[in-house]
Amino acid sequence: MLQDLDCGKCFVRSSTCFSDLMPDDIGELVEKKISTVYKKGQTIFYEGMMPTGIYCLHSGKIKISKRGNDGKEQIVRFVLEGGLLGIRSLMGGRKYSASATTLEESVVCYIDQKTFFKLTTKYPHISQCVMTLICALLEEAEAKMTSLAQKPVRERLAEGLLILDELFNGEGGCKADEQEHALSLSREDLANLVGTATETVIRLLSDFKDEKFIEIEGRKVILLDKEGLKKASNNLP
Amino acid sequence: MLQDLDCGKCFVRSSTCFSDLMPDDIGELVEKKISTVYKKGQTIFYEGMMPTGIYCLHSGKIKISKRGNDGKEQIVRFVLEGGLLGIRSLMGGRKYSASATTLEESVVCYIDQKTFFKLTTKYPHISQCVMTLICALLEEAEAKMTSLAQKPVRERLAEGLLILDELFNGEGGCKADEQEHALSLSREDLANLVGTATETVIRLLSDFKDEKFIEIEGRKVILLDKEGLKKASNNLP
DNA sequence: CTCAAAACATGACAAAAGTCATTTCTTAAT
DNA sequence: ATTAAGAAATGACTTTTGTCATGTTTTGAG
Repeated sequence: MLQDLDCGKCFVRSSTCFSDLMPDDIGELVEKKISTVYKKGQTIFYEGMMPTGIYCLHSGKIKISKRGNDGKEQIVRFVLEGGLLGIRSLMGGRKYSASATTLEESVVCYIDQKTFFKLTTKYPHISQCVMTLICALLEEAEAKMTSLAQKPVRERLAEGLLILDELFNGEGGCKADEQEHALSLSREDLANLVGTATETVIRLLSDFKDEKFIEIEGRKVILLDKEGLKKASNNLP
Repeated sequence: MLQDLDCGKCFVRSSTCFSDLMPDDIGELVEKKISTVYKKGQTIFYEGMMPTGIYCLHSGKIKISKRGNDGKEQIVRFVLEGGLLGIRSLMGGRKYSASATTLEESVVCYIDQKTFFKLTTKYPHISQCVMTLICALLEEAEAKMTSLAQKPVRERLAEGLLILDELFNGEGGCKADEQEHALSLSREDLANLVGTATETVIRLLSDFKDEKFIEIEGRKVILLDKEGLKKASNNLP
């Protein structure tokens, strides 16, 4: 548990729904928030638990995933630096319908619901901002439903690689690490994202390699030809 | 276009986010809302259009569907009496990402955004209510993603039949018509809901018939053994 | 540095689901 | 009532994808 994170100076906060708070409220946030470091692979909350607050991701990357009836994992989305975790469940007043697991070491700030709702009451723009976030998630979810229902695995994988690249290396991401366009999810995570078997992902990745769309370096997948992938994903234009 | 719908007496309104309005505001609603009758198969709004207000379904049934990149339809959800159409897009400030089409003759009330936002500003509980609705939709969408990604078609179809039955004949629905548990979506709509080919739906339905889970009467599908279907859908318990 | 565990890779095969062609049945309009 | 158009049904066949078995490489703990 970390004690020394100062929300007032927190660069992440300023880019979230919690920007534009008055000093007093920031003070309360500093006091009330509980910051925790999670190692890679640790789970922040589990599907089925009742939320008691929300989590804000200070640094790191997180996957949100559900378990299907046979226990198979389905990755539903990712959360990056500055993202909120568990708002959907808290706002909807329902149990978590998915779990949150770190993909790398992450620092997460917990804000209990009382403190959070006090803020949303005082600052309507927070509710507005959260609403916009959730609307965007729903739109994405519906797009993904359509993909899963209609596209063959090859197209979904190409699409998934591009989305991951955009997410992890694009605008918001930390391009700093100079890894060009490298992704390092396990093949299994990739399969659970795209909705297929691990072996199928492996085979298709090596097809993509043969077609010079990507390069494979151990676990890492490096995108060489995004245009090619885009064609392979069958996404116009 | 209908002129004579009185929101004050509207039974549907009282069960929506618009319950508990003060008389003056109901008066404004009556004045501003535009009610229209749509025949079966007509489209209320199209994917890609910019919303200018919201629609409230006074009576009838509506499907919300997207088109995949190859133009194939994917049904994303249904809206029943009392449901709102197009809030997600309006609240998110984005173009419609899906179209709304009537499954039977329907009466729809249009409320322009100015009037709507005036209400949400005055009555925070409306925003709260809408937020809860959207959170529920997101939860459902994520569950459906998981289904589509992991379940074989047979299980998805069984699940789909049960969901439709619950939706159309269950609690909220108009059981009045005494059709026991009859569904009358076309096989094609069923396929577009479940994410498969029409022929596959037809074959599986006749399997279900052989297994005595359902009865088929022309277009209509009548559920005989919901427990059996539940097992076939592989949904515990 | 070594070694075991985990992740990755590949082949062979089976099962699931899609496509296309054709026939039969409904439905709605005349 | 008649009939043409649209749904539904069915069969034959192909393609896609999953599963299982097995070998190889990577990775992290000690």
